[in-house]
Amino acid sequence: MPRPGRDGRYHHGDLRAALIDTAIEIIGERGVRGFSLAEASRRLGVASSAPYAHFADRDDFLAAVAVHGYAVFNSEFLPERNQYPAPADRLAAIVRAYVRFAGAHRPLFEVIFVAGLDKVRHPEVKAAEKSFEEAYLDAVRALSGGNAAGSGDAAEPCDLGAEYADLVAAVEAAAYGHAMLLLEGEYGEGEEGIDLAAERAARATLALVASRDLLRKPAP
Amino acid sequence: MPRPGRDGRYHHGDLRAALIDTAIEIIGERGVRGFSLAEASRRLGVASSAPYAHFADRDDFLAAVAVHGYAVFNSEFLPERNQYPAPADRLAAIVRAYVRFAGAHRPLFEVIFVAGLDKVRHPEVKAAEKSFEEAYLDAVRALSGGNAAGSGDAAEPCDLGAEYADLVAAVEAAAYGHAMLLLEGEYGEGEEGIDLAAERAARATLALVASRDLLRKPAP
DNA sequence: GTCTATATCCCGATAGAC
DNA sequence: GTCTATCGGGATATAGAC
Repeated sequence: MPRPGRDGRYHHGDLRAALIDTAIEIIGERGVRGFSLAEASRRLGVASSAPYAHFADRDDFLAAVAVHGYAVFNSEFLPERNQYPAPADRLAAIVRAYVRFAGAHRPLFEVIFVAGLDKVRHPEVKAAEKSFEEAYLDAVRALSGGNAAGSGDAAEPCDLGAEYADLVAAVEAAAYGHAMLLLEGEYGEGEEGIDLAAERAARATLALVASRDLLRKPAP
Repeated sequence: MPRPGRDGRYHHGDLRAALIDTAIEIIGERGVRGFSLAEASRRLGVASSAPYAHFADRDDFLAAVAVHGYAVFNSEFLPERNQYPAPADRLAAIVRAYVRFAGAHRPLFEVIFVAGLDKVRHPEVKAAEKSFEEAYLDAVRALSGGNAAGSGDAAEPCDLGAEYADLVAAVEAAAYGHAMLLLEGEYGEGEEGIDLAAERAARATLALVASRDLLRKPAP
């Protein structure tokens, strides 16, 4: 909503926020690939160079959209830790939330998980995904039964002792795969498609946990 | 390899094929997103409009690359049907081949499975993927034990009677997910990463088959 | 600090000459 | 089948108005 100043020029109270909203709109219509800062500027009635006052370049802008997306996911989708006492159920719930988020906020999911942003060049994104990653790894860790969260300040957060690396990879792949099939239209457009994909992903997670012995690499 | 004619102009014996080779090169360096017909032309020493004599537009060209990719996959990766008598093993082998292909021919995989080509507008791609799709569905069908391939001309190839829809979706998601994690660099760059991702995908497939009762949607 | 104006470069695509 | 010429559009960068 551009607002003509008294001299006839347009000004925004918050061009930065307006750009993010408009980007979500455009990406919903054309996908990330089809998004351009120029068109967002056009829709907002500002010069195509205006965004560069707020963002270094297109990727820098998409990184800001990604941070916004993580805020939505963490606050509205990620389940509370104590809501699912059983680790396997918690893990399945996280996966379900992940796929639901993909369906309900397709543009944000695309930016975060499909656009292929360079997280090294955009540490803000890395920081924004932290609580999601921690909830996920915590649930996997809890599956071991013994070593719950906070078992010393030993290893890096990603190092679950390699005994769970196979399960982590399988669950990650299942979640990502179901979300992508949903976005590619294999579940139609409606709400039911989202629910079905999310339920399938959750059940696949439980199936992988149940048969996790089969995931272990046999000794060579 | 452009070849100057006697009048000083450049001509190709087969610009079409040369463009595909060069595209694979460029996509390997910059991804599909970063590929342009203009740069391919530049590398081949021809005018930037030359490709349009062979292809209607950029997507039409990428469709040709996709068809080439399917030819490689079907002839060099897809396992023979009689090589794995057990349906579950055959299914796992197909998934392993899929992920191996993603790692060994990353540019082709990207074009086929990531670029998001409109298969309706490019029927050639749909035709090229046929033998892959049939091998996959045949393996799933064989899992039922009874109704092997060719159980009458009843339903469409995709309709496995809904009792296997959940398993099909889970295996598809697992294969796609592992391949994408591989391409995103989570397995490093070397040959070992490809093998690890492919083995994990194959084992995840076996795990999903083993626990396939858990995938069934419970009656509401 | 926010926006405009402007200029350059690259890409996609078309038309017409050879 | 390939070239030249050309057009529109998007990304990027700088200078300057308020």
